[in-house]
Amino acid sequence: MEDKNRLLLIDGSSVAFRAFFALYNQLDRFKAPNGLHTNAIFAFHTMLSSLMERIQPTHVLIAFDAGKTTFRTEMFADYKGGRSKTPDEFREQLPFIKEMIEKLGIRHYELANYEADDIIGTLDKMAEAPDVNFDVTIVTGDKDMIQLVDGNTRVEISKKGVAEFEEFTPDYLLEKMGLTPSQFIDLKALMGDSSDNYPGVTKVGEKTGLKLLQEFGSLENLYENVETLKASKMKDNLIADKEMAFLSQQLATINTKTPLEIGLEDTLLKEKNVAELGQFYDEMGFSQFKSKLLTDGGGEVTDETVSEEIKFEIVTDKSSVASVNADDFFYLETLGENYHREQIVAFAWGNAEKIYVSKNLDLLTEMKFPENTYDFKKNRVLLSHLNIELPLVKFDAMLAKYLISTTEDNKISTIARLFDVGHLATDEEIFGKGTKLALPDDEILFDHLARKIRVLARAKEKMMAELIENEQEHLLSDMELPLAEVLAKMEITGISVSQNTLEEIGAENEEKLALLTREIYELAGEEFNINSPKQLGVILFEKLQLPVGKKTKTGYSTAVDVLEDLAALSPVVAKILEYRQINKVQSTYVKGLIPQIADDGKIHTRYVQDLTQTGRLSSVDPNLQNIPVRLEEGRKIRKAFVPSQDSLLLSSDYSQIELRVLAHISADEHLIDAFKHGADIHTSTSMRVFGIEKAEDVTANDRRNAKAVNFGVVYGISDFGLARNLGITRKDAKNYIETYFERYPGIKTYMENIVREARDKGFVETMSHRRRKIPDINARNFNVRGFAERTAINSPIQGSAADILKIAMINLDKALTERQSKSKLLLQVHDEIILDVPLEELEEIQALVKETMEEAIELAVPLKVDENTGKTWYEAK
DNA sequence: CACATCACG
DNA sequence: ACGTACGTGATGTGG
Repeated sequence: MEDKNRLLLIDGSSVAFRAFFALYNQLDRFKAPNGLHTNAIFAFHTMLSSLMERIQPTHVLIAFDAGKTTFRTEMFADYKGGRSKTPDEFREQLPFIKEMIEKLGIRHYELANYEADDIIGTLDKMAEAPDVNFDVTIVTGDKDMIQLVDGNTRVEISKKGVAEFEEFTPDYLLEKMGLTPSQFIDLKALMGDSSDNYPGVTKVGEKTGLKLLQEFGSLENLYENVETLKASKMKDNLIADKEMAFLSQQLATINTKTPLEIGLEDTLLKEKNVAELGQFYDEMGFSQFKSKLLTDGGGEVTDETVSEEIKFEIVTDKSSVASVNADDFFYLETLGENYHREQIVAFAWGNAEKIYVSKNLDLLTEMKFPENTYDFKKNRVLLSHLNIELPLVKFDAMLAKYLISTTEDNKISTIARLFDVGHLATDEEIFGKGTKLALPDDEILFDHLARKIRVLARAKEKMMAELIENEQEHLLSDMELPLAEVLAKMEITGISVSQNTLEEIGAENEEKLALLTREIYELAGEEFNINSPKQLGVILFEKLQLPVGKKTKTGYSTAVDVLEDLAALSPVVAKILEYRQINKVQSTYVKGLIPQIADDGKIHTRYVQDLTQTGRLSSVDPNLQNIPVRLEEGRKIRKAFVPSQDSLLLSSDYSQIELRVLAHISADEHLIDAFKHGADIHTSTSMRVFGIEKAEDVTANDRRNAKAVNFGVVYGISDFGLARNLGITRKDAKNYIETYFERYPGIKTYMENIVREARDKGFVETMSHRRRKIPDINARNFNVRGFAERTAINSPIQGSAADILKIAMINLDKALTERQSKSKLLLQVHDEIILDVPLEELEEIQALVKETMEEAIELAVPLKVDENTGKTWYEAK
């Protein structure tokens, strides 16, 4: 099995075309020094490398179309007619793609009168001969080749960008479309192909075609039995277009007997020509490919041409640490991610010219820390373990990069690339990952650290310039940086969790699960893994024959909403739902949390401050922002979260903060009025939208519907989404939305304006100038564009709400410090903060928290905070 | 390592 | 015609 030959066949013409469009928006950025466009060459190279890496083929052939006329144009003159001219920018790149392929040691081939498909189909058949029996992967940009899939052959179709492919196997084809590979040809015969410009049968599209094939199996059988169809327009069309259907069938069929001048032996992968390839990359201006080529063992070229030299001083004693320049950067390295449990393995400081590195942690005690760093919060926590209190810095490159753009990650290697300050290896390249994570030799470690310092030092001014340009300097200095300090404090404090309580809940759950498991096996008539959606699907939809509702990409969906619809049909379904619920609590919150309790009896989460697209925080390792609350079964977990001795937990949350923010930024007078009058907002919406005069006349159902509409508004409403959520028709949902916009015209205007703004500027902003890029806002694909529009609507709302809570936390921390209060911030859950408050301070602090939160910012509507206290988190709600 | 599922705001 | 509500993280399965 291991030494089996693997053949990779690529439709060079269509993949190159896809590559061209994958980086079409970067057309101007990808230019060779001589002015040649290189976006397609670059993307093709990237696609090819990742395919080679993933598939590890022994044999490769890239086929190209030879010219406009083929045996198909002889059969049908209009074949591929009416296509718009291929762009010049693309055509000029094709010869270079072929040249590059040769230098990579890969064979390419084209043959007059035949298309790339035919070359590939023929080689595929050759490779399936019993005496050779290759595994074949075909990569292409369009669907025509799906007909070739079989046990030995899978077809991957480029979907998006340079890395996403949809993989077709016989099973997948059957799953997705209900077709065999040969039926796929017949489907195209019936529906035609608009891009290849043959028509098939009039008025028959994919839906009808699929239906007919499901009924008759094949085109031939359909026409043998065409008279049995009941009289209809479709029947008339089928009969009238019979000839075209069979011609289309011939056009769609790939010729697997093409008279090739090459054989399988010619596709054997050869060594790449490093010297010529290096020269080619230079000509194209592909410096990254060049350096990768050389580092991957290219041969004779020395390191100097690859990367810049760097000098640094290894410090072992305390002589130089007390006089560090304030303008320098410093950086602490750890091996793992969880800095609560990690040790500092090395550190570095300096500027773009002079850099120092060390492994001697004793030096840190004497160190005068400079004012620039990367990930202040991590550094603060790490140093706190050495009893060093790191003063707040003035600049944090990680946070700065996050504010400038959330589209990419904020690693230093990414900063190096984006701000064009030289190449930096990723941490993964230096330290490995997973089980292979390890420290390299000091030489490599220090070199890497020194390079990080240099990148940071060089990028700082560019980043500052961009922050100023974006009006974001305050966002860094007055929001994210002070917040980092507050979050560090919260993480270090941690929250006490009673292991006993968790274990008691766990024991109860185990009993319930054991009983439910027995009952489920009994009702199902056999034992199976209830946790496997695949096995569960077989039991429910095959053995018990329950009606199939939704499907997922891999099989039957067994998600809650599907199962709830089935509960009435079989008693086992309710038991499965109950099992799922308890098992979730047990695995994630009992078994998951217990090992997270540290020796101090507390859980110390980490807040990720540079991740979300909107400005929210996230919480990891463990996530304390998704502790169950909605269902009683899970809510009990909160009984394990407790305050310190003689304290209570105080939970303070903003009421309807997102709708209040929406009222403010949209300036809709009716929504503002409602909040000013302290109305129940869903009742108020209900009255306006459904035309109800008196609040008493709003039924629970009216309010529920209005609540769903309000949610929808915040998310960037669509009739489809609202209909699905409320279980009403799309038409009714559409009506609701129209009425809503009539009654709240300011909201409608906001939505139109923000989408236009996203189109004009390419990004949207929160009240504090936090930005989110919306690159897909002009996408031609309806879905992609729709998603981008909803994002444009939602992000300023969710993001401004996040900004407000961040401000409140900073102000509150300051107020607590000034009062020398013993109360402590413990957790943040998006619109809520949880504090540990000593009993004697309760009254004072409760008032302080409420006031600080409500006055964090002045909006056109009041902010409202609800508070609860308790001896556990369960009670404080 | 991708996917499905389900926990939160 | 297209087929989704916005933002997250952890777990278990199965290739």
